Amino acid sequence: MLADRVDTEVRVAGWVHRRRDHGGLIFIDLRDRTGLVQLVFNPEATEAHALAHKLRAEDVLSAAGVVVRRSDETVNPDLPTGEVELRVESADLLADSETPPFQIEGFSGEVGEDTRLRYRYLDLRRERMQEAIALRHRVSSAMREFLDGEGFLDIETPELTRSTPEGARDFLVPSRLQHGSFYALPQSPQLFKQLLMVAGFERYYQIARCFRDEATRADRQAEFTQLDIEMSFVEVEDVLELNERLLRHVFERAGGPVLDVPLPRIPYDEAISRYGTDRPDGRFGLELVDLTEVLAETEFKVFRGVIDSGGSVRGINAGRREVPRSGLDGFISRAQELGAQGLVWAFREGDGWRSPTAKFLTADELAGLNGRLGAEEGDLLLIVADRPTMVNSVLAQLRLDLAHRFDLIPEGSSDMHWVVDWPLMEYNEDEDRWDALHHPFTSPSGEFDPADPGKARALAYDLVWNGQELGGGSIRIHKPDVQSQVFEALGISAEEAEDRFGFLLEALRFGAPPHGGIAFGLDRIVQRLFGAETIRDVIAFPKTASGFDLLTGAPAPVDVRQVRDLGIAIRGKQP
RNA sequence: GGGGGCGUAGCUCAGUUGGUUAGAGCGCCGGCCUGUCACGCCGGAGGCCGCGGGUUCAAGUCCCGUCGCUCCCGCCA
Repeated sequence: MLADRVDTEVRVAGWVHRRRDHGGLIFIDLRDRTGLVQLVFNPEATEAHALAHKLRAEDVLSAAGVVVRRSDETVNPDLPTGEVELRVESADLLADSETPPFQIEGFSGEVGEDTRLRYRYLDLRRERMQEAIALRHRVSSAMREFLDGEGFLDIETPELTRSTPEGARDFLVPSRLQHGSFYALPQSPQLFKQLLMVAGFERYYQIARCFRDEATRADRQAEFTQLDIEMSFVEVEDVLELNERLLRHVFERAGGPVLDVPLPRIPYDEAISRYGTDRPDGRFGLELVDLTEVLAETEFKVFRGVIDSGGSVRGINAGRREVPRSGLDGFISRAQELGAQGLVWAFREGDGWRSPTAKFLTADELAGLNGRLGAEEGDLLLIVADRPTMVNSVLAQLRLDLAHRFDLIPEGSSDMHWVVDWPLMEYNEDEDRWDALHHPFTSPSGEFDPADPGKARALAYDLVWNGQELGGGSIRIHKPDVQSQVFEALGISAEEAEDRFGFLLEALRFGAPPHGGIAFGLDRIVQRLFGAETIRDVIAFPKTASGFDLLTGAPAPVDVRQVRDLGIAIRGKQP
């Protein structure tokens, strides 16, 4: 209903958004998913006018009349349809509505999330939610469009399946036909897409539901969607290059930032040493600096003890800041909350420090620390000493805290990069074993030496956007002997490997092509593109923190009595 | 599993040091109104203060428990 329809007869239908009843003239804002249009009811159109008088919010109405141009004084510049209105001649009430529990577009604050989810079908009528869901559609259709153009096939994989080794807890579904057995819902289509590569499809994708029985967070829920991609006869660079073009296409279609490709590739070790984390946010500085060398001879007990036991001392120059004592104490308690023993804070003052710690350090050491940290007069320095992994994780979090506290992230800035050259495995101190960092099918880079698994690098890559992981993947192992070696290094016995992944090992013996792929969190991409507070704002029917949805009052996923009948006790993490 | 926050009208919230009849805005209901567009004006209804127990002359307010929601950590890419 734009100006080009002036003087034509039209019929419109939608929901009554608002009524302005002047006794004589009655105005109705009619809403559908494309927006609002103003209906005008004149007393002369007796029947329609009487109906309009009784209309209430969210009634469903069909109205016919003539599109007229509004006079200059009555044009509403805030509406795309604001130059015209419909002079209603007849109208039908298609359905009436109870008074909604909240106003569809309210003006007295945001409605609580539990109320919104309880009445999701009303919440979804709001313009912002309609836009979020439409954006999600544009993102997924742009993905399909691009991948179709690149020769990928969309192939579905089962959802009642067996456990996939992604490390989270499985959702289980009791099997009626195989008494006493359970299906697991897939944590990803990982195994199946590898079988598809063995089967010769060469290029596969799927927008796949994945299930992980873990707690809901602002950017995570137990049931989520991934764009899952796998390709044959490729190396790491091929996958990265294709996905950069994919994302550029999606962002063009869906209104994201213009991507400057190729994106930076940051080796894992560099990410850890500069940012303390494997998903660095490069939108601001405050990089970590290693101070262990400068302090090699120190007699300050805290640093001495840590260095002698193989730990490290690292710090951040937070720049010239004014922080009250209470704020500095806050940094210390935050560091302790994150697991550190403590935190040294200092302000550069002349050649030395203003800090409770200054008196324990020599003038040379203070000068050396100032030099390494690039400290200038008045700069705030934060230093942590501990096991290297602890130092890194604490400083990584403090760095983010500082960025928020001092508002260091430029509005609208974007930092997207790959993290590459991951370790293949990491030592799990609690369990005394090696764990796969991605999953056990990730290919080692070059020769794999089972005697020294900590040394192996992986052909793995993660995509990180503004400090958040959007997706990740790897080149897979395509030779059964290498796969067996990796299983063994992970402490998976030949029998267990045969039992859990035998079908994959078998498939690899029948001529598997080199292959690799990636999975993106679709919910996250849309959440970020939309600027939504939570993942729940970009999912039509999301889960609450407890994992159920308020709207349907989702029932227990397994009937406990039935589980009893099957003779299976559920104890601990999972049966 | 651990820690924090919240729970008062349909919605969003206020409620002082514990004090007598628990408020506001929006919404809702009724009346008036022919150019409004978050219409306006007048009037009105609407409350198990999440639930249970305790302290007190007196509890929305303090204490204990419990339930629900939510954020963070653990966990999880």
